[in-house]
Amino acid sequence: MSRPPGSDARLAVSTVIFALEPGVTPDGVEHEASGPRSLWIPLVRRLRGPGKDRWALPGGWLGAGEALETAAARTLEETTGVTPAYLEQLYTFGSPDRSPGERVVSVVYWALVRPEETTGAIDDPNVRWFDPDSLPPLAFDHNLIVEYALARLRTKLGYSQIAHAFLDETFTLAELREVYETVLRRPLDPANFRRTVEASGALVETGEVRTGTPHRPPKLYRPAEPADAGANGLFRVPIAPHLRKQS
Amino acid sequence: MSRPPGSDARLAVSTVIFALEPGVTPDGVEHEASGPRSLWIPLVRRLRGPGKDRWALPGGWLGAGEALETAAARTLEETTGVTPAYLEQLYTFGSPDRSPGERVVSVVYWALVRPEETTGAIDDPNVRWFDPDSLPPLAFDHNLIVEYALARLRTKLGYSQIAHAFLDETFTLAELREVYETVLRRPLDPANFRRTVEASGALVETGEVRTGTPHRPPKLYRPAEPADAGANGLFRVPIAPHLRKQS
DNA sequence: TCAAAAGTGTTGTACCTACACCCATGA
DNA sequence: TCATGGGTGTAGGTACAACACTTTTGA
Repeated sequence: MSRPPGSDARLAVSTVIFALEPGVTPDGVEHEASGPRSLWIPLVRRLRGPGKDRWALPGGWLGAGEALETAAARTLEETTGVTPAYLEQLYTFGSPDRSPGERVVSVVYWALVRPEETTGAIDDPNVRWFDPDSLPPLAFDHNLIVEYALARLRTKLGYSQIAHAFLDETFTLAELREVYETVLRRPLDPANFRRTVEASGALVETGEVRTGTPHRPPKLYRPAEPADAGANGLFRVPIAPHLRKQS
Repeated sequence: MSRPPGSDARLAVSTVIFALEPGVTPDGVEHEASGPRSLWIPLVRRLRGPGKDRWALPGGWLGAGEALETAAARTLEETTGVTPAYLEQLYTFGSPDRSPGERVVSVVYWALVRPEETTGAIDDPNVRWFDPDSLPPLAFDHNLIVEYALARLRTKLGYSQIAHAFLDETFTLAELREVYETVLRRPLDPANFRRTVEASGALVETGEVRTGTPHRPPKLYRPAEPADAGANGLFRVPIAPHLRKQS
């Protein structure tokens, strides 16, 4: 175990950032429950090096003495100006030929961000938001990475409460259901959705209702206490039953 | 993105190797279905450096131009002399302080091996097999890693067919059930187990039966075609329903 | 013929789906 | 009052758990 020459790979960190496209508001006003949303991810244009001029996941090199998750949050913040509401390690990609010319091992994270936080960096010409289900050819193996992250997001939605990370502190059940419908790309029965979520114990009523709607004011909820067991968020307990990816 | 000084972390690869302890056979003869088994993992004694004299996961440095999974399989083979029947990336651990004195980022894999392959390296004094549920304090953060791998194994058993990787080419339903019972640490109803597995389509009959038992000869099965979609085994489709970790 | 494991049948329960229906509000 | 989304009730289906039962072999 004396130091062999092998360890010359460079360590990079990238993040697949998921957001919900805010509802189409021609004026700048924040409309609640406005229009059909869709899943969006931000990509950055590579200005140099391999994969030049192609779109790529935001990321960067791991800093000295920097934790992996910290590096992911940092590069994410540098790109989009948001702090992630949810951040989890996805996978580490390290094929020797994935970056031409040099050996790069990328620890990839995925993140969920709230919609109103995504308006910051949108008008940078080198940052563009894409529909993750129909991407152009990206730099390196990033198409594969996004595909994998998407699958993980859709699967994990069914047995955890990550959907909350797309929403504000308080939200209605219709808004939460809209998140599920958008991510899973299928409609859900409002009645059954309500019962399933209520039975899971993941939500508590705030006692408030959302006013200003043209109809009956819906109750506002907020997430129950996270109660995340395990060190450094590695073990997140599945609670909410059965909103699976496939019917 | 010009090369910053940050990338000085060393890249290591470790593997949590799961096996089933072979049934207790005082003679050297291979007895089928002999006695209650238990889950076993091999650890190696650290002979130098940080964590000296403690037990640790088998592993090593990533070789130049070597794929991560290849490095995992290589170090696994060097330690135990077996080729894994199943190998999957678990998580990448990279806290700055996890190894005193130097920055090490470890890409950790987990593997399943067949029981008769585990007899090779057992008598090396620097390799010992442990019950993963009651380990001594290991080097570095390896206790946490084993705990995480165990959770993944038990969860994944419920929605995939990895249990086959513990067994030979052909096996009886009782043997397969014993794998589940050992890993999940609870008894399963033979009748319901049979129906669940048969309905999953994961098994096909060989037409043979296992003779030499004192009782009715059971049919022998083998796994159905893997049908693993997706590149490099990243996407493994869940099929077998509902043999969950908790009742 | 007996013991024990292999394999089959059956019933209850829990949960999910579908959809009918009532409730509350702004316009 | 009406339209509409919020919210409740309920019947049918599916799947799993429990366990009684039959089958098949070696001894």
